[in-house]
Amino acid sequence: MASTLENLSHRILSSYDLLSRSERKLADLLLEDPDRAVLNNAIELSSASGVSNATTARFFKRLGYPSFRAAQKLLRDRSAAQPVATTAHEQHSGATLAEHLENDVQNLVRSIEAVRTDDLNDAAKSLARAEKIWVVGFGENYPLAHFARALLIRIKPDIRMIPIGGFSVAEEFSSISSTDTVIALGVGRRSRSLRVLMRAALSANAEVIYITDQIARSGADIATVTIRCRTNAPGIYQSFAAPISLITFLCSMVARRLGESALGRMESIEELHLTWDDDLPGEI
Amino acid sequence: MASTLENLSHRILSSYDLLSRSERKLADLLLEDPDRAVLNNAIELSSASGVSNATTARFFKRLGYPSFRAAQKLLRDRSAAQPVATTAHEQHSGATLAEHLENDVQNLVRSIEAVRTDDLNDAAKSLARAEKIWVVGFGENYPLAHFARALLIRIKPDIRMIPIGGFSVAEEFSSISSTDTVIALGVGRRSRSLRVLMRAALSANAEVIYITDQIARSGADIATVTIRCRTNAPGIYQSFAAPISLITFLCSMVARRLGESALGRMESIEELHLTWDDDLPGEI
DNA sequence: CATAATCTGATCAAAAATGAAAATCGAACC
DNA sequence: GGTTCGATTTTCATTTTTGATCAGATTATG
Repeated sequence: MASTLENLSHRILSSYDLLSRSERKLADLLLEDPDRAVLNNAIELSSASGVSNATTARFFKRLGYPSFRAAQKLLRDRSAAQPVATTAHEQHSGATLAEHLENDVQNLVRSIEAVRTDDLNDAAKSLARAEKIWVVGFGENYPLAHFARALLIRIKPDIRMIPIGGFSVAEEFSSISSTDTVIALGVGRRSRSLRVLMRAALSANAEVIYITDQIARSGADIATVTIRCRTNAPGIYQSFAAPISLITFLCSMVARRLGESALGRMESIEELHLTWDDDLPGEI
Repeated sequence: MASTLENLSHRILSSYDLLSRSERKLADLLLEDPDRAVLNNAIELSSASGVSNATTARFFKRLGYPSFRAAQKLLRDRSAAQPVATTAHEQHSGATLAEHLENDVQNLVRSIEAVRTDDLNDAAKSLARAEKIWVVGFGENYPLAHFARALLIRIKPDIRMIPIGGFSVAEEFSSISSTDTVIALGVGRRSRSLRVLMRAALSANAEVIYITDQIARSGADIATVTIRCRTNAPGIYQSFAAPISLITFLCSMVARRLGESALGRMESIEELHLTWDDDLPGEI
């Protein structure tokens, strides 16, 4: 029913296969940054995506709008009425793929805009020189912790996870020392245990890198470095795209710092994989 | 430097944006099933992808091969000498934060552009009605599997992970039945175990949802539904933003299908959390 | 209300893409 | 070696896409 009311991203996605090459350039630009459609004028859109003015006009027509101007008007009206609808009943009725995409792109962009490169550098430095790294994540943060550990273990030898099944948190963690660094994952629900561990780490003079969402407070009493991610999502789940992306970037900074030693480690892991003959390149 | 040595899928991906519409049809066909490039002749490729003969010839030229025939010969030779481990050395140049962001946004957008809504629907339907769900991910895919399971367990009661520490894969998996659905995570390195499990699942008449990258083949013999994610990244790690995002979306589709029962489950989980008093909303 | 900027819609020419068909190639067979 | 046949490559005409331009309509701005 709402076919005329559909989002711009919707329309683009649903007719993506029909688009020609230059139209795809526009499509990609607008999917990556939907705001442009209302913030920029036709000329800016054209030059930003490297197509001619005429193509931009034709593009919006092909998407089913009467004209670019009409499209812009529609979109402006829509974006005014948007936030209301999204919060009300849309909440658990679920978003479309296009909305999901738009949302996650925003999370990524906003998160990374907001992060201070200095913080990342400090974090990377700390991780690179740490003797042991502790990755801590309870509840919904556990998968995130798992992910971070999987990245780090490829470039450093001693990465410990908390909590780890069957072992006592306290006893494991008691061996933390001032040469260690803790990555504390605190997105969404922040457990008391997390706070306790962060405190304990700090008072053992270890460094703490706290990865959290925007609602958490920060400060030197909480963590050495705090990195915030945006995790807004329309559905019942939080969006983990931004934390995942930032963690990956952080880890690759660490790898870069480690240089040769990280590479060596990765290569020997690669060799082990090949030895076990457990992979089938390209095929399945 | 090794750009001429890359395999077909790599070539296709690296010039994907330059391809015209019909060329993309070919590209998609070959990405889904790279074997066709050596098993089929030009005429078959053309008709399978619905383009003319001439276009197929030009397509291989545009990819940098001297001709279709030459390409086929190269690919045949290559497939014997395939195990040329993914050039792990030239890559560690390291990107800036901005480049990283740009890259991940692209991965996200392009992945979602390419995904077929029908596939997602089928996958969600299958997951919603499954009696048990098996989440399978080896190696680098293990964290991804972990993540998927964490989402699903909040809306359905019986989600099993493979591999799970300390238990025999075979014995665990033997209880799979035709009312089950498997989520197979095969991004990057695809292990033999994964393939074996997918086969076993299919032959037990369970449904298999295969989440992989663009370089994998697909088809009914491999999986019931295949969902491809773009995972390009400049550094030493793959980008998991797109798979994470798609998995999240898929799970929220499932939740939507389950409706009341999923909500009920989430609420009782919430209550349990509160009972344990292990969370500190907003503060830490 | 006047002016400037922007958009529309049309038209044209150049460039690119495409399919049909002709020319060429290459291997199998005599 | 020569021939034949099927597959590939190239050619060529057609269609589609693209960008450029321009006159008139619309909208923003002072």
